[in-house]
Amino acid sequence: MPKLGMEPIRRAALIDATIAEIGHAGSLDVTVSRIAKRAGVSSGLAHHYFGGKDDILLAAMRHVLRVYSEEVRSHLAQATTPGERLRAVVRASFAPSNFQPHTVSAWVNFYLLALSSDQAARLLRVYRGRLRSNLLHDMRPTLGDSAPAAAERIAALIDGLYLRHGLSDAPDGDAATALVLTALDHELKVQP
Amino acid sequence: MPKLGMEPIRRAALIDATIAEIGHAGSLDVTVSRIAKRAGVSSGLAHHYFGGKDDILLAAMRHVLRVYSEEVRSHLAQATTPGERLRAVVRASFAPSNFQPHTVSAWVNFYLLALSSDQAARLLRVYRGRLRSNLLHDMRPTLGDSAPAAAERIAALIDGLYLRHGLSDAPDGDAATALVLTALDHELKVQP
Amino acid sequence: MPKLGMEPIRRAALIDATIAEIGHAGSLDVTVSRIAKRAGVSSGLAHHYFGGKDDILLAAMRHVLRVYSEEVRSHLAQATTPGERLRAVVRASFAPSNFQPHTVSAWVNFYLLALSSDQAARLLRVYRGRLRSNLLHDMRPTLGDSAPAAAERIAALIDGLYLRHGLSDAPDGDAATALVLTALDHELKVQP
Amino acid sequence: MPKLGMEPIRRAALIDATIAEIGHAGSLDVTVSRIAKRAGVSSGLAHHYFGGKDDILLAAMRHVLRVYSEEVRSHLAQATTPGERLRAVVRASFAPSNFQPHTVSAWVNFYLLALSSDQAARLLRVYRGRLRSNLLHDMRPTLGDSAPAAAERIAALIDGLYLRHGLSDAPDGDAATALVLTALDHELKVQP
DNA sequence: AATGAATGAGGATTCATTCAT
DNA sequence: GATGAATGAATCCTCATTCAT
Repeated sequence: MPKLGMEPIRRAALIDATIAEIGHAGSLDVTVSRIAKRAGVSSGLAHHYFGGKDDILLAAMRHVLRVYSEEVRSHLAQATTPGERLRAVVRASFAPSNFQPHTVSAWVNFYLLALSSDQAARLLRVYRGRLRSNLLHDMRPTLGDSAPAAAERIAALIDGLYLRHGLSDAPDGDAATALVLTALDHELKVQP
Repeated sequence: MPKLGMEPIRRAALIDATIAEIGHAGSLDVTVSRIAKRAGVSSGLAHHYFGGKDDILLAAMRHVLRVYSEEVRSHLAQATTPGERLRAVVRASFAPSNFQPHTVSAWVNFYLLALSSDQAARLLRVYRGRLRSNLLHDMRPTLGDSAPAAAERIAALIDGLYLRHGLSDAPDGDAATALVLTALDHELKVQP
Repeated sequence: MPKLGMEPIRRAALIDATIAEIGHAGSLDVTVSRIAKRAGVSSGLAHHYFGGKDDILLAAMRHVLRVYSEEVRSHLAQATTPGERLRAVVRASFAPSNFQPHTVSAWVNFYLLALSSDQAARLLRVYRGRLRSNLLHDMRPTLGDSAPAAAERIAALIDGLYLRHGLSDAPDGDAATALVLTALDHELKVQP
Repeated sequence: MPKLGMEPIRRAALIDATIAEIGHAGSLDVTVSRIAKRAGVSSGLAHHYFGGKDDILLAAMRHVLRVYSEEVRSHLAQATTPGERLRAVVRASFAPSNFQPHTVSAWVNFYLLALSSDQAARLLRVYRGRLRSNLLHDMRPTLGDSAPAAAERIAALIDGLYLRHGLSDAPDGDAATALVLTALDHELKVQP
């Protein structure tokens, strides 16, 4: 029973299903059929809307990135000083909307996907660029030339915590946040 | 051209080929045939020696872990003070034997494999436990109760750098080492 | 050329093809591809509808059994006295619908399959139980306590004739029927 | 450690192992490797002695037939009258040496093999011919022209009991013998 | 819009067979 | 005589993708 205006609903359902399936499988070895079934549609429809499996995956990656960006933006909106802004970025990174097992699993898998997919690599570069520029922008005033290295450390620490904590059964966003905030303190206090 | 005592040679060749293929593909979507071909044998032989694809993958993971362990051990052998030991562990982590694109790619893929394979999860746990205990052992004297969190940060930073730098075309082990050593300084100097 | 409601048609075609292939090969060493090709579909479709080779085989066995059962039922419908009923069961066993080379070959192969497949064993048990109870029910009035042994003999004779005559190029159902009817006479006349 | 005069020992061991494996698997889907392993030799040796898998199978079939023949011969040696001879043949058919689960399973499988192997068909024909002529020879004096049909019935009954009883976990040769002897009585008493 | 039918390529795995030693 | 190394063909099965309806 085809209906009008179903497209955005179907796309969203399929993207959610994709992330859920990846989270469930722990890998990108996910079949279009399973994704479609979880979304409550036929596999044919998934192709109809997205074109192919790769496009579904990319769309899901884009979605994860968008949610993350929005989280960062909304956190940043309430920050005023550089220090607050930095902490906002960190907190956003481990906010519940991102730091759920399924999402993290999908996210890490997309990280790897970037090794074999140009489009995924491009998306990943955008994420990295944004995180880096966010950190850098607010570290430069305090740290000057040592800001890039410090930003790199914080960024890597965040990614590392995704890898280490995000993949566990019950990731603790607050604990992860605390770890990074402490590292941030170190970076900002211990100036060269 | 059957010869005697080929088993260890074949196994080593197949494991190397596995890592190379994973590195090349950037994922675990690697066929046994390709691995075998790269190792210069038939796919049947790969099964003969390992039993199945999963076993090949696990054997490769075990190999990566073993190489890493040996690198750490050999670095630790030349260290005396706790600080030297900590730096040794860090340096070992980014030593050329581990920090090659292929190896890092394989390593990160194994990290993910642990999400869907119990055996891989077990191996990963061993790695994590060892790294953690190495760091902890030499941080405790200086940091006391805040050692665990500090160790966690350093470990996550290392993993994050694997993810961020190791997957690039030409990973720079020295740069990564420098980043962690600085973080280590922060941790050790800025005591609570 | 996808159409709707093809499932029952495909299933039937695949089951027929399975029996024909088994008959042709004389063994269960039949590939799914050949079955599918004979049925005019791809091998993928065979899996799609049945799940796997074993399921195809079992479905074919079930089909053979069902055809047999229906033959017996339709023969029994026209019988009134115990003697007529017994003869009806015998005649049904060698009716053309069952006693065709392909079918008999498949049947005997299924007999053996029961040695290695629990599900096949279960199906076989049903067949045996039914044949036995049919014979027993109509022998008991005449033979009393010696009915079970007599029924066993008739049942074994039927199976033996399947083995001996059914596997020949041109099985003669009438001859086989005559042999069993004579044995039946012996059983019923020569009472203890 | 090659030794001299091992051939007959190896051949016998391999044939025994073949029958055991077929009995165990319940089908001819038995690998040469398993047969060889059970016989305590390498798979290469099995080929060396027999040429190929088919030859191993046929050798095993021949062996089963030979054992059966010898059993019949030895039973016949002690019989004098036609009736005794007939009973001797029946008893031989269910003697422990033939009527063991493994052997019966192999035997029935060989029966089927005859459908796809000319050589197996030839061997089977020999068995049938011998059984038939044994029965016929001693029935003709009593039954005259109806001897062939009677012999056919007894032979089919024997085969049917192989199929029905021989494949069960604990075949009861005595029970099977009793069933056939009773049928034999019927045949001989109830003359036309 | 949506489905289910259908395909076919690709991959893991098994195994008979061969051969150097 | 005997082994184990090695191959490659064969087979089951999965799955992305296409298409008529």
